[in-house]
Amino acid sequence: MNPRRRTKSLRSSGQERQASIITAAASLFAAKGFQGTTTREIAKTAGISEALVFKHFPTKRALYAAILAEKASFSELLATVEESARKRDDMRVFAMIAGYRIRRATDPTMLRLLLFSALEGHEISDMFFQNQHRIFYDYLAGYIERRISEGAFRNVDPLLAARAFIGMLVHHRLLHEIFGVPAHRSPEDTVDTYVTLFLEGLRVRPSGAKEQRLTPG
Amino acid sequence: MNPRRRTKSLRSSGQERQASIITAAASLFAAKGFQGTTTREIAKTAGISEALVFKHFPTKRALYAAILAEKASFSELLATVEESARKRDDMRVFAMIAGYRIRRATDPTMLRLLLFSALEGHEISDMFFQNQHRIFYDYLAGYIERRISEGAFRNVDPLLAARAFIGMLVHHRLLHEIFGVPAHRSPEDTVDTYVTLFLEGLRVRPSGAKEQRLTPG
DNA sequence: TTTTGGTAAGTAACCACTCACTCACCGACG
DNA sequence: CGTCGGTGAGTGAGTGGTTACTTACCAAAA
Repeated sequence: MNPRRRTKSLRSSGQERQASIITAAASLFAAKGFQGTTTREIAKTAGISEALVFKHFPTKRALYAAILAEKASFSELLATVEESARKRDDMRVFAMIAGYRIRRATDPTMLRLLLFSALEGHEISDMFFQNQHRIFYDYLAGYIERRISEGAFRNVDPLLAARAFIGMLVHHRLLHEIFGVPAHRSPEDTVDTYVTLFLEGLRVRPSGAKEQRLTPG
Repeated sequence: MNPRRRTKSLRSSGQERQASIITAAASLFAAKGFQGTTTREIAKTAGISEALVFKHFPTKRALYAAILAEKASFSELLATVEESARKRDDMRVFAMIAGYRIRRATDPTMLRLLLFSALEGHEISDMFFQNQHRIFYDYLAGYIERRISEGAFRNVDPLLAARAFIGMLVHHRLLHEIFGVPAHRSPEDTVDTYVTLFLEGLRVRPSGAKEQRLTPG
């Protein structure tokens, strides 16, 4: 039933080509921005002629939009976090989010791509931000709000708190991936420091309880 | 004694022109990036011919470098903060820094300019970051380290803590100035939330203190 | 044969940058 | 006083090269 079941062919199917163009273009756009990347380079990187690029995407901008539309989703992360969230394991919830963004950092091209598109003011980036990131912020703010109403967290603005936490992580990646600042601590230490700092600032500590082992001596 | 003291002239002095070119170029570069801005636009914005731009700056890149070299310094902020730092008024130290970056936000062009130049990978941006921002991070980390050794703050990595705090602020500006997220709280509330969150996470709270319930019922 | 993947060779517009030139201003000199 | 020449501010009209995008055509599949 497969319309394209070719073991060895000189020509790729339309879908394969389209994917390879997107891959090539994504890395170039991430590295040099939309304006800084030429269609000739994209074609060369994808190993095809420039004309073929325009056979698949009517304009350079359409290609750019296709990239942003296809990439990234936090759904896997949210699904994993959800379990710890149900158990009210705050430490784990925030550590997982931090780890996701610091340790196994979703490939650096996405951050650059997102920043570039936001700076260059493409309409697509707004959509992208609305659909993907907003969901994430809202989820986190929702969790914080729940924990506040349960008496576990101090009474702060949940959305601001969520942004403060994500801010630490985004800034961390910004420094390393964009500004080239070298890491002076292991990813584990870094995650632990950020999460502890944030949770200590948020938690209502029952004073009778035993000292927590968040900060290894 | 002034060699150029004209009240009304059809021509500007070299320095005046140079400054007006820099002003025009800075706002365009900040809005559209280096690659996205043409020398013709710069000339038009400055109200002169394109050729004159090149009489003052040998290349477009040199003009860009001149802008980055001229702008920004945290020295005024550091001087103001220093007083509170000497008094060990933690709340005030961090509130001033936060206020500086959130309330009277140093004009939005600088953030965009800095991001653009870092993304586009100009050597100048590295220099700029090293000379200006690193000083700031180091100062803040130094203060935190001092407070740790005085027993006022928990024992965390001072540089990571400093970055965490700045991260909240940078991220906040990023959301508002780059991604266009509307503010849902007043600047004062926002500053207060961030500072409190951070300081609560850092402070060593005397164990016999107020909010304990040692004597229940 | 028809469809589909692929290209070489354009094209018009635009880019950073240059060149040859004019004009405003000022001080020196008759 | 006038006017004259030197100098720096300023420009219109290019230059060669590059860009996004087209056109006309070809060859491998189906």
